Amino acid sequence: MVFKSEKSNPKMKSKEKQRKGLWSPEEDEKLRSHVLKYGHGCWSTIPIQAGLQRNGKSCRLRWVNYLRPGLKKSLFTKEEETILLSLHSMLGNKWSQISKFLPGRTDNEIKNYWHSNLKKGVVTLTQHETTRTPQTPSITNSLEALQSTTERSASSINVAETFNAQISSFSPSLVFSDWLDHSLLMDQSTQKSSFVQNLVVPEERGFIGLCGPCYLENNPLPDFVPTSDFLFEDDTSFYDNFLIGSLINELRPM
DNA sequence: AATGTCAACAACCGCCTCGTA
DNA sequence: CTACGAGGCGGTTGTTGACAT
Repeated sequence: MVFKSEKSNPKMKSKEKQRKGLWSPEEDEKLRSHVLKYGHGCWSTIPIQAGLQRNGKSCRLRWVNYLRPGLKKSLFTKEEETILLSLHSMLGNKWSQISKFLPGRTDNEIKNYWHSNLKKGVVTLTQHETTRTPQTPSITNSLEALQSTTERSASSINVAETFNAQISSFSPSLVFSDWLDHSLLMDQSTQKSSFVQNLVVPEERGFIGLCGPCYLENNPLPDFVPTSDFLFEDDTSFYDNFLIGSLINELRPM
């Protein structure tokens, strides 16, 4: 199989064996089994080790957007659409950041969905605002706690207020990770990360959490996809901390 | 049945950031 | 400080399939 771009791109001369275009099932299987078995320490070496005639970037993209465990293959739900609209109004085209709020969705998928559906204005925020529900106490408490106990910049607080206003339009329990019961959380008391298993939050309690997918190397529990977005670190984004705070407050024993 | 059009989505490209030597 | 490579991100293009004519 020879792709058009392989002929026209002079840069490809030195890498004539590299394939482009759609991935075959065989290639998918090679990449999947290799990454699941050995992880992906260095993407540039993956194609060599896995016996693929692709470049590292292509492998990474294929894994992240298609092969990675935990990805949703279903259509976007109304709730996801609402979240996407709200976040896009705040963050703009920051697809990777938006994807963190939509577990199982990739930035590429979100970007495509935006361009093919929402950009047309079929659904607008205004429409959704008519269905706003009262803000959940947990979210309010989390935000207040966060604001009072941390030294946030003024701009961050403003962003928080905006986000707080926007998030009140969400229905309860709409952002819930499929794999939350196996999520990697940072223990606030010890400041050490630990796997939290078997956490079950009844849907009727309703909360908004964050669980962006992140495949960890040396995963101690290989049958699920943990997340690194719960880490409380200085460089963690405000949104992360805000939502993590909400999440952990909800998960604390009553 | 053949062809054209369009939407959805997969994948590529170029640029940027960050870590490292 | 600089150069370089790897990874990540967002914009864009290419491919495919469904539907209309």
